[in-house]
Amino acid sequence: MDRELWPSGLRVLVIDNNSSYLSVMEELLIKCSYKVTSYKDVREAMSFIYGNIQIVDLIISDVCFPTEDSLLILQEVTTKFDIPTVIMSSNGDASIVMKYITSGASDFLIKPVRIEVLKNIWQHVFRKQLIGENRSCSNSAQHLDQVSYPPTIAPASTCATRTTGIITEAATATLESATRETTNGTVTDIQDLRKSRLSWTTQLHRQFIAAVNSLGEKAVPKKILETMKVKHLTREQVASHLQKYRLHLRKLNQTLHKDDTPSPSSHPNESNILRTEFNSSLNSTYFDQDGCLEITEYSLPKDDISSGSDCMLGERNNYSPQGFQDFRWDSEKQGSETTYLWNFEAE
DNA sequence: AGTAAAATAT
DNA sequence: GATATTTTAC
Repeated sequence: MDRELWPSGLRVLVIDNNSSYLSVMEELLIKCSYKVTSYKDVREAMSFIYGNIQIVDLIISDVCFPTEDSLLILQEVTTKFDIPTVIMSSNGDASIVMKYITSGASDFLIKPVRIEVLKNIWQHVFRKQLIGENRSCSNSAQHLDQVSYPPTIAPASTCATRTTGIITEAATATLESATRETTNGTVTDIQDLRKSRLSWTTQLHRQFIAAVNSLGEKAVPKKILETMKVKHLTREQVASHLQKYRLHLRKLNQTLHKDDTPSPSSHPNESNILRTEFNSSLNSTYFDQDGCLEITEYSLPKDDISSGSDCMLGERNNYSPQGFQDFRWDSEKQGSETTYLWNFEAE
């Protein structure tokens, strides 16, 4: 694979309580053009992970943790954050390897780790996301070796491959798949939620409603956006959603009028209708319940260059004006979180 | 900012 | 093919 096509900038977190080997690893990883963060102490590493989930793509950890909770940590990381984790050890007994692999490790490396091996670990980041996804198999399977790195757009300077010839079909990859949430059910960061299109999950929608309610009559896209305090959410998206939302309200109102309130309002002035709706069924309840601070970040692939990883084959759809196309969520999510119903505010 | 319609994505 | 979301044009 070409140097240019290398997924450099992959953010790797290394953990090894052996500081000299930690340095070795660090050096090797840097040679592979990864962005490396190293920790000798697992606990520190964990807190780093917790505070920087969004900037860790892959974790490489030695098995020899000070405490014997390596498995737990591994499981926690892999299940909770869905960060691919590679375990390494000088002991390659099948039983041990099996233990880690079955616990969710993406790979098990035998020390000493050769740089050739490290050059390939980036695959785990993508492999993990492709599981269960076959959306564009036929199209992109053949391109898997040059899959793009969703969260970034390659800066022209670093990346030789632009929208020109080479990657016409544009490899599409799913990266994030799980919705990150704070303990209960509140969405904290929809970075994971972002596909090429935003998914208005019920939670996100509630926050939208909350914002609209708190703003009352002044609920305009810009204000709503501010009120929602969701990173990376764009005004357009809010406007679009608002548009749809109002449409829904209108419809709702019509049926209401037909049913029990055939009021003589013959004027097509919608402001009244809307206001009525806002006041009747969408008042402070939601604001109280959900507040408006849950989702703090949302980002589109389009302009997410936040963490600055550079050249990753940032590729766009050839025909799509908006770039990366498919980031689907896990099907499990689909029923509960993702499908919001317009009438849920009447709950 | 708002709306409608067209374009795209799922 | 239907529906949800985004983009575009007024």
